[in-house]
Amino acid sequence: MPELPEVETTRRGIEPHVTGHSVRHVTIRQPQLRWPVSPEISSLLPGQRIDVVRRRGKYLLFDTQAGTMLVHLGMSGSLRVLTAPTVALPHDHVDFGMEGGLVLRFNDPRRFGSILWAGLTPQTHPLLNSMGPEPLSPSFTGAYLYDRSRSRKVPVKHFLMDSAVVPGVGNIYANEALHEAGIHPLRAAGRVSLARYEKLVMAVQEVLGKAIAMGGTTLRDFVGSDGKPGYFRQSLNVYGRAGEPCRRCGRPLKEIRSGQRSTVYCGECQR
DNA sequence: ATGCGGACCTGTTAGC
DNA sequence: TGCTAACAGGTCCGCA
Repeated sequence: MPELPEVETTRRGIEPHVTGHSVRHVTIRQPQLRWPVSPEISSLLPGQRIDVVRRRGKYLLFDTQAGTMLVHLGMSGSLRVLTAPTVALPHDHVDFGMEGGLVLRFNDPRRFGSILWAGLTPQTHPLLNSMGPEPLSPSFTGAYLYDRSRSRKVPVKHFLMDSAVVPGVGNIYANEALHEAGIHPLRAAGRVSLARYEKLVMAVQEVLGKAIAMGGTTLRDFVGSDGKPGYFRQSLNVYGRAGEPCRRCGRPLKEIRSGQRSTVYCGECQR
């Protein structure tokens, strides 16, 4: 699912429709998500005005005066804005009925997503308090990655996908950024130079930024808040292109499994 | 502290 | 054509 660009695409799509509006009612058809939907979503949220919709890593944060709701889209989740009443389809687990009649609908076939209440200090919530810096923020630098990776033996791809290091970089964009930066995905994180980490940071920011501009990547079923897919898939250079020619050197891209995740790279361009 | 594998759940696709 | 296994955008947790 949703990596950071898809979550940001969702945030941008729903934000103008919910900011400043109150939640009128919440309908929970299936409370069993990754964790049970927090009871406060039913007891505290109705009547509250959404002051702002923020994003931290892959979490969406809905701030109200009573506290903050966290929404994670997991592998297959989506949040859509419905302007007209619609019959609930399978996997339409939660509806947020807004003042004015608009409905925010959470759909998630695999139910790896979550909807949790984080209280008034969401930054201290266990799921958020050990997250690394936002990848698109100024504090995400080559020096930061270099410092944090010393003595780390995990493959640099795993390191980059660790939300305690930097949140939001999932399997697709880790593959893409490492190719862009010319770094072999299996190289030990602690054996990547400062200069190459600086290159990696630029690659991550470029890939994420372009993907956001194109509405994210739809492989199978991601849709934005308007129900439309993202168009970054056509810009992917390695993910899903195993065996096809590297766009830089022309040699066939290799695919391996690393940590049960599909890893695609160019044996020539990435060292 | 770090690293690894399993767990959660459903739907689609590849292979026999 | 039909059944089964593998795989899919995430990431937490327990154990070594």
